[in-house]
Amino acid sequence: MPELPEVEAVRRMLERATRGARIDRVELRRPDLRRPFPPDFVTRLSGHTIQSVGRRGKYLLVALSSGETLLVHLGMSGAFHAAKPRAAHRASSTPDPHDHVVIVLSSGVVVTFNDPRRFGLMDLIRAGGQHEALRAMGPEPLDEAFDAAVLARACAGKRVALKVLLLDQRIVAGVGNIYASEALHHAGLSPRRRASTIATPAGAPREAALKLAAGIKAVLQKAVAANARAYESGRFRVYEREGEPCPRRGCGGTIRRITQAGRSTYYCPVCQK
DNA sequence: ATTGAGACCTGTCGGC
DNA sequence: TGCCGACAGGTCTCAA
Repeated sequence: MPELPEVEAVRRMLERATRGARIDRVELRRPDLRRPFPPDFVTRLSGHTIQSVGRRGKYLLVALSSGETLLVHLGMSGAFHAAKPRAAHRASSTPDPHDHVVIVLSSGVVVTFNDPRRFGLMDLIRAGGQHEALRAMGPEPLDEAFDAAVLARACAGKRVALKVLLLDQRIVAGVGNIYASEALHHAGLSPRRRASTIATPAGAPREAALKLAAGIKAVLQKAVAANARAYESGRFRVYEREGEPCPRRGCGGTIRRITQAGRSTYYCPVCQK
């Protein structure tokens, strides 16, 4: 469940399920995900209380009473489940081979991290420390600090296609393959257009930068408000809608799929310029 | 400095 | 039925 709205939905669920509880037991069922778990991972989690669950881009940040922070990335297929199992249920269910981490809390809640593809990541950040993965990360798209001026400055002089640019987490945090296509459709901008064309050479925003910043905010805001349920129900405007009519009123175009930087892009060639 | 291709890993789906 | 390739919401690294 990987883009900003999905990660935010996981954050809310985890915060509700775990906040204030102590970590009583941690079970690692394999030594690594995308990378090995850090040394003493289990020891550094055990016995500490979960104070809050935050998010930065697509990363979850679990603040512990020890002062350390558990950093989690869901990759492509990572998911958390939190439940208070009945003993009988626990004993009878066959273990899922992709349940890689099981955390038992003092409240009786059991948090399970499941990740078939293992592109996920878990690491620990020392008290007062900064994690390498977050160092160069761009602004949060839903913060006020992110606007057309910031976006235009980041685009000035860049020859990359807008769609590819939006996937760069240093430009803006949390946008992935689905919402990049959705935001560009909302903005009426072609995914193939060079990033530099939405800014003046000096880096000031042109009209297109205003539309794109607004498009990013609009599609993410809407998905966050819907608790990211769009993916299951396929309620996207262009994503995975190749061959269907463009949803823009009066457009009449047909959604196309192209490949950019090895990933699928969906757009309407008629209304996205 | 950018940009593209390939790698990482498993599951699913459509075509033959 | 099974086999095969294409594809999937994300990064990384390496080479041109």
